[in-house]
Amino acid sequence: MYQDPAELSDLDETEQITRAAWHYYNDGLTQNQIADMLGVSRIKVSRLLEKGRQSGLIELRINSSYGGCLIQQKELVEAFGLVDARVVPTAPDLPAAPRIGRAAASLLMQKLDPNDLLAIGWGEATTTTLRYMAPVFPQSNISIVSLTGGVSAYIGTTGLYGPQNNAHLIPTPLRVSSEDLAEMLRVEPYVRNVLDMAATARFGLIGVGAVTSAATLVRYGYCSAAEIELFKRRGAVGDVLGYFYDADGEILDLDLHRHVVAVRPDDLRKIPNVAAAAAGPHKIDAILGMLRGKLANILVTDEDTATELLRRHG
Amino acid sequence: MYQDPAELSDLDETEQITRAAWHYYNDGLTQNQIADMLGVSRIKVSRLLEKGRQSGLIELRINSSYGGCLIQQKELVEAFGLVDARVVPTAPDLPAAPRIGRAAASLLMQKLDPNDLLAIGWGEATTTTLRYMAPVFPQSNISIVSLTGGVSAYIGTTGLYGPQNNAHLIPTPLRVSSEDLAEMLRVEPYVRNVLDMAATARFGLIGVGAVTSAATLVRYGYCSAAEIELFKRRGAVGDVLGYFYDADGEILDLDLHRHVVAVRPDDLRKIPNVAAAAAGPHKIDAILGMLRGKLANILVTDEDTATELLRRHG
DNA sequence: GAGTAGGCCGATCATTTGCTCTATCCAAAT
DNA sequence: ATTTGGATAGAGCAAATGATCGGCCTACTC
Repeated sequence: MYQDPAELSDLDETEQITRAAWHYYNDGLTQNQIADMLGVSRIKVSRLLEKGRQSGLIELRINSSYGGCLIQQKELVEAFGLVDARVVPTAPDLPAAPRIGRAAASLLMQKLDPNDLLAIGWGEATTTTLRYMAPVFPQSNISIVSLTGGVSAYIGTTGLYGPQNNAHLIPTPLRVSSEDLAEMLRVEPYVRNVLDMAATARFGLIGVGAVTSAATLVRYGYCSAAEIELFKRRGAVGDVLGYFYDADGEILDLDLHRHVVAVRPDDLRKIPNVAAAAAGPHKIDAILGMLRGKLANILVTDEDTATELLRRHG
Repeated sequence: MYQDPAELSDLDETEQITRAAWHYYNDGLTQNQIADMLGVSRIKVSRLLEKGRQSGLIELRINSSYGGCLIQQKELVEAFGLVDARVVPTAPDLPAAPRIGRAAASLLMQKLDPNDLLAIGWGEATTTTLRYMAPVFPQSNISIVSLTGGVSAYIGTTGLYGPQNNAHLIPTPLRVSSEDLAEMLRVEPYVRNVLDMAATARFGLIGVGAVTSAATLVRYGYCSAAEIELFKRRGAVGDVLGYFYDADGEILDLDLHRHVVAVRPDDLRKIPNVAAAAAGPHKIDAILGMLRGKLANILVTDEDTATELLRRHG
């Protein structure tokens, strides 16, 4: 039985959220009843639950075939020789990134063991995935390591602060102005070290970029719209970690690639489980190329995208 | 050959539940919006969600340390040399069995791999655990095997029907009237076969019986209240699979044990992961003895019980 | 030391949700 | 063909929930 309610309200917030979530979702109690048990106001319970859902502490898991009920998952695995796949139902009016981010987070949390190392790349879906996973890292002692430079900029916003989470980031921009500088940075001991570490991770998480002037790469100022146009003419259909490839997944020979500080595609392929999170009609070509180039072997996407991928491939 | 319509509509419903659950819990849509998307009535969505939660298809997982936030889990693991532990918050007015059943189901679903074999014992908590896991079995192709006779009687009520779920049950009562008959049954090829299979499972799930005249063993008519009284005088504090043990976990030398058709304690200990689900003040002694006798190495219990176990042990 | 910004808390109220009761439909037995 | 039982869907309603707002406290700034 619960002791003095006052004492309980002093407890860690995570603890409170956990208790509230248990009583709410597993016991089916009302927020009022929980409020009484925990010695807080009803509205507080409502907010605790909201926070738990937002932060990813409370996760919904669907226990059906392969963990999501859509047949397409199996089809994707078979068609592209993947290790696993997740397909979320399409909801036309909702932004795709947070939705597949959640699915990717769920998949990774299921697969990662304590003390594992997770290598992360670039992109919106990657960022949201990390946000949902953030509360789990410190507790299961999972470390993350970046696959590219330029990650530090946005990682701060995801709730992964400082070294207590064992985050090893490459402390360079994603792209630098000269080939020489890029090479100097790559052989700089600390950078070298992180790059090597990334290549030895057991799990990776990457986004897939489309070749559009609206791409995240452009929005963040790493590429100009003119360059994108040029790459497109050279046959580029998408990029992974800043490396552009054609429809067959062959990495193009671009100047840009010599200016990038990131794990090379060949090393990325050495990571045994690489999950790519991407969805949307404008990414179809990019995803197809990525899959053909075997840059990832786990795909997290949405229903419409999966349908289209299978149609094009078949 | 044509499809089984029941199976088809089942799949259909699973799909609907999955979609509804995604939109509801992950996308934060209202039931009305989901109803419009799926083309069903709002109330139908409400019922789909309810069904999903009830059946265990929708699981709310709490992602904090070890999957439940209580420090006691770690303390239990350390104090008793366990592999893992789950502690659920106590709710004085709610029956304990379904609550720890849910937690045990969550734990097992996390640990079991596809094609695994799960050996199950006796008891209320075991039953509810199985009910929550039922929808997962066919899809991840997990087989179950019983550790004792007398299981068939109640297994039918949990939704695990027939052989399509790879359920291998010992087709005998738990207890028979003579030593000879018990021995004959044990060496009967099919029974022998199931007993051997159970002993080779990678995971086990058992309940822990208290030595009370209100015990499940008595309620189901396997023991008389008088026998219980006798066992108690002989030093019994609890039972596992129908075998009674004393406070140190030593199996007693009772006539009853020679009349029981069940995997023997020594073989139970050979299963690398045995989860025991039990809670309540009247079970403290039984659980303590069970832990000391190393009959299980994973414990699922509630907060009050954990506190008391640690206090008594420390 | 005063001001101010920001976050936390609680009250009110519209919305959402699920419970209950009734009507309907399908299926099986006669 | 009819009846009957059980399951399923829908309407109305009470309860539960969460969004919005104003107040309070804290902490930081000047």
